[in-house]
Amino acid sequence: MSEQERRPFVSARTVAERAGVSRSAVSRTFTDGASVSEETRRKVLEAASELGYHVNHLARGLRERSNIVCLVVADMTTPIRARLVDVLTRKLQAAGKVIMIINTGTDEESVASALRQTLNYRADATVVLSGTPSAKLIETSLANGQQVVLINRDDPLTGCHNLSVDNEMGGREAFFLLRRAGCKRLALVTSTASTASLLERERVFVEVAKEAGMDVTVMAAGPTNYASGYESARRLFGRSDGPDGVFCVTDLLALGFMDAARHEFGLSLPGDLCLVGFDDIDEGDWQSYKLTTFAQPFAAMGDHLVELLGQTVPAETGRRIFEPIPIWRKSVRPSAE
Amino acid sequence: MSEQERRPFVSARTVAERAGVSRSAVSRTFTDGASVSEETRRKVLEAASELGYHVNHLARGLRERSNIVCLVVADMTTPIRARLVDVLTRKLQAAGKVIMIINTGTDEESVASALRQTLNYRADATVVLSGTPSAKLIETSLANGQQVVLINRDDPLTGCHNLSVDNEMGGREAFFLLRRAGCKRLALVTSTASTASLLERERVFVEVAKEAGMDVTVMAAGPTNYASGYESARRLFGRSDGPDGVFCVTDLLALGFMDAARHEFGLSLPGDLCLVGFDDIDEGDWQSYKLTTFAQPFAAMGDHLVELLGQTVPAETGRRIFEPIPIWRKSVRPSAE
DNA sequence: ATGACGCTTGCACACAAGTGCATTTGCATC
DNA sequence: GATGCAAATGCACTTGTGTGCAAGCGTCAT
Repeated sequence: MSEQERRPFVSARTVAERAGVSRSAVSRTFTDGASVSEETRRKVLEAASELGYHVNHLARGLRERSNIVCLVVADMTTPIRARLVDVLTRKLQAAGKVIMIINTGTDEESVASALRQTLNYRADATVVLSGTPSAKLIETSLANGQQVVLINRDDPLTGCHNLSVDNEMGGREAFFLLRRAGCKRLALVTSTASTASLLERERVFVEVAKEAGMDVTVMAAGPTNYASGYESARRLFGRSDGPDGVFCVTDLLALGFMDAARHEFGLSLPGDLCLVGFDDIDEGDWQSYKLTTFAQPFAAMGDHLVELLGQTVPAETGRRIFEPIPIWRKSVRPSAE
Repeated sequence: MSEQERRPFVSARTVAERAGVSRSAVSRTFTDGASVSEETRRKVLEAASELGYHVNHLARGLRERSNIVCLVVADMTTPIRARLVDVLTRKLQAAGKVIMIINTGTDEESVASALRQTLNYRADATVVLSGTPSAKLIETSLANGQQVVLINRDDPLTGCHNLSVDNEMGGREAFFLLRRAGCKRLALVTSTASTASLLERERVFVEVAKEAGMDVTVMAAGPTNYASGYESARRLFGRSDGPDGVFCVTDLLALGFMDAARHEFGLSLPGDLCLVGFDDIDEGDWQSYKLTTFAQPFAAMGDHLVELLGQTVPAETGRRIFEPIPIWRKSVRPSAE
């Protein structure tokens, strides 16, 4: 007992001995299309079931692809991230992949160590949902035959696939929503985490507003969360002339913003203030909020991801843009024509 | 090109050839405490870095433990689940484990197939956060030397560790909170998903109330989510005498309940209605809610989990109960002595 | 009866690591 | 310079698979 310690995982050899056949027979029994007689197949399956045998995919992964896909993610508790992880894991599993998750920080060193682990486990592909790996790390992954997919990371990196929601369209449409609602004093609320996605939404919103001859006050009070949105509203409405039309680059920011506007300043929506978010998290549909926003088409992105990984010959890399879907609720006045 | 297809993962042999040493030397370089001269170590590291070599943990896992821990979970998008997954992945990673996630349904067949996959990948341990595996499946896992840990699944299954929040205390304290607030007409809101945890909270709450001579209306309108809480409130306040003290077995239910009470029936909290939740999700602290609730001590549970898995000799199995932490906010009147 | 053909089956090798054991090397001491 | 000792190194075996190759066996047609 003290000698064998703990290696009780039953292997194909044990099954073979019990079934009175060769180990090859066991292997073939569990391989589709291999040549085994009905008789030995039966014996093998019986012995396997008695012993509780399960094929060792680690060993199998030594020869062929491992079927492991690594998800690198930070801020998993954020509703939008949780949903993305949920959708992707479901779709990947359905496609026969196994998901290894690496919960990391967004700083470069954390991502780097995550990438290295991905290689240690011979993952077929790495999907990065947060943070941005260095170009060198990606090169190493590619050199090892691994696919790299970035989701909603707009940084231009060669050699990897890039799935992203159309942030440009988001920023533009958000502006038009507010203008159609007749808003005069615009503000944009973002976070101090300068993600490329968020920056893009901000850039386009401000740009389009400027083209239309309108100024935009930009506010960033902290990380991308409820509290920062709340604080942004306090600062904006603490001034003499607060905005009457606001685009929060994230729903979470928007909900915090809305709560502060209502509870601290007694504003009502969409009367005194029109508010647009981005992401379409569940909470935005709650009765206390009913936030008008844009949904990220995660299902479509997941399908595309599966398609990419399914190809034996790696597809051409590049960007693939997905249109956000406008979700009309009650935080913006209907068009005041 | 068509012949070698894609197996470009660089192995120790390639590194050895490049460095002009034996493969053993490479292996030893990456093994702590192995005997290698400074000279060859340098050569190996240099070659490894040039080729982008990473030790294959799959192959390593053939001989010793794989260091893989499987997380079986459903409803990942639920805030409380997302946080649990987040905490556990962080703690396990910090302890050198690698996390494989299986996003499954709660039905027995889904869980069974998840458990099988766990075995396929020789995970050292399986941690079940949702659903309940059959006793037979658990037996197979144990027979294969795998540890099984159930979290917040109160079902009595032998051979596996059981970490759980103290639901009994939750139900009891919830009642006392409401009684101290002077509530007369009690109700309990739960879901139609009869999880052992939820049933336990319900059972104790009703029992303690009965001992104190108070009746409890029990309401379950659907799955454990916001919408069910909302619907429960509509039904309860649609009657002649709605409750003035409610325990929702989940924060998500509580938030939906609160929104309906306020927006559909114009009730104010804690004046007309006292409300207690359970879980302490972030949303409960938002300005629109400020829900009084009980926090699940996930950090402590994670620490204990790591401790369990760290032991070379599997610890004695059994239940370990963690006390929930009362979170005072504004949905319950302060004690009316 | 014999050869052809097809289905099974086992051997042996490959995959990528770690490690016990024996051998070689290097260095210091007598 | 020979001897002793420790450090370094390489061989070969181990882990659990999948599979090419060749041998074995049975059936059928000539």
